Amino acid sequence: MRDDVVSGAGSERRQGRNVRGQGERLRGTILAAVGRLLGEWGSAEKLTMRAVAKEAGISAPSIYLHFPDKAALVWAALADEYAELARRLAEAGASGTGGDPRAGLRAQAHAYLRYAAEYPGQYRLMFETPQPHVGPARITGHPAGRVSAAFRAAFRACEEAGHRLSVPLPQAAQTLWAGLHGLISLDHSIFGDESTEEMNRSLAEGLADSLVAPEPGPAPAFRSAPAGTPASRRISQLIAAGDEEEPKAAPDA
Amino acid sequence: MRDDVVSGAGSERRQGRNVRGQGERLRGTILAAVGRLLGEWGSAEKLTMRAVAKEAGISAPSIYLHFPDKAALVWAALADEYAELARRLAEAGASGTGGDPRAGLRAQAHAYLRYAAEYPGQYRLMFETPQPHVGPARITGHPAGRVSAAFRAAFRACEEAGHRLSVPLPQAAQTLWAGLHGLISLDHSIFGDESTEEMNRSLAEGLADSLVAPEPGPAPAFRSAPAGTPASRRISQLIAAGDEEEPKAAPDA
DNA sequence: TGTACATCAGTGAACGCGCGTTCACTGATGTAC
DNA sequence: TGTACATCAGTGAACGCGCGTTCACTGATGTAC
Repeated sequence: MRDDVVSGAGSERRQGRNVRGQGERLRGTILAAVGRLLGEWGSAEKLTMRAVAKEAGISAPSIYLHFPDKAALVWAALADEYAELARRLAEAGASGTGGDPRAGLRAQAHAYLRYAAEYPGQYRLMFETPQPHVGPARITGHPAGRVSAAFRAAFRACEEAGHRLSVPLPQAAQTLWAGLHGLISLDHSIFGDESTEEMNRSLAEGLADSLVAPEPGPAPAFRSAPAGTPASRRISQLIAAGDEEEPKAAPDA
Repeated sequence: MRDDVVSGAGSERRQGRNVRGQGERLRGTILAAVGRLLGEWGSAEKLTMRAVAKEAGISAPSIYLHFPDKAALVWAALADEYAELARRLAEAGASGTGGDPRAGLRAQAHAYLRYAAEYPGQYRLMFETPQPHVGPARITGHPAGRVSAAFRAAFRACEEAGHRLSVPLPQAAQTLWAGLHGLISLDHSIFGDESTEEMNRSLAEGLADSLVAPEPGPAPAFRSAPAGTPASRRISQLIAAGDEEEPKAAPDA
């Protein structure tokens, strides 16, 4: 029976306990096991403490030596994922610097879709599950704020290159984010396998292109929402809350 | 104890069993109880057979006299909801006929957001939960197809009034749907109460307006994606699958 | 250099709970003779 | 017109399961004297 656990489904294949003082290493082993389990499609529901323990090659109570409860374990695993997604978005967005900023925006949209396709379990937990609000309670401190900021940075690059946006900048970023997330979420709930990656890529490109004018120039060719209404200004402030304290947000330094 | 159930939380307050031959009436009572439970925020997870029974004022095994299992019960409740949402969208879209078709599109977007706000539990189950695929397996026969068709009809009205779309019609409809859904879904998962209805309305309007040119006319002022590429044509066909058999889809009769 | 003790890393068994579902039953009502 | 029986509508108790979590324990390793 113990044999079963050691040589079983866990890819980690631990051999015995850590030596004294190295107990913290098991924490990493556990988080890696969570990552592997979430990597399998739809595994967000099957993420039980027993399953994590089995995948890590340990017993279930051992998890409680490193995490106070399940919520803390999940949150620890997700915090890294938000950061990883934001990193990929920033990287993709930077591909447009110097060249066509609209291409950078498209690359960013593709990167978002690719992340969701590569890590469906993680994505489901990050954006399709009501957060138990362990960790910071306010969105201002939420790690997903980095995701939002990455989109804003790409739109800012477009604007600075002279491209007009069809809505104010923070609104454009939020709209693109919601659109991409909506595509993924609808796939997960009702479309299933009938949707294709190619299809979503085209939809995402069309959305990004609809938000940014193709030619640089001062004339607002296709502007709809007036930027100056009090309501829209308030909305922009809400969305962009916390923008100042982010690393990317100081281009005027 | 029986007293407790009869006079308890259930708003239905049944008094005794149905007379012979009227057993089918309990079916409606049960579905109404499901509806009330889903109407409460976040109740999608708390939708247990025992909770439904309590709300309906009956015992849990009685449900099995009318539904083979829980999946069938949920599906029966949802089928009506998809239809109701589609009905509201069609109604809102029709408000633009004769006048400004872009206003009809905006009204439709508002109606979608309003439905999600009014019936959060239903919405979560309809569009944010992987379907157990009881009922028809293919999206072609999925009741959500009516939702998609309603959006296409509103865009068609815009196009017929001479407004240019920034992407091909089925793609525009899918993009708007995904965007609206994304706004709602992000609220449910990470934004919580920090988002406001007014904010989402503005975002939805901006998105709809970004997809449809403001002035009727032949010149594509802000067109990005070429409509004629083989890939985009194939995508359009996929999205619009089943369009012919829908009641709204025969304007050339 | 030996030894009693503290600490660390981890385990097996079990608890209590809520879930979907099943089973044997009750009592009212219709029907055949 | 009575009566035995079938059917209908519904119930209380319980089953088996998986879950998060707790508890008492084991055995190796370091440390004080």
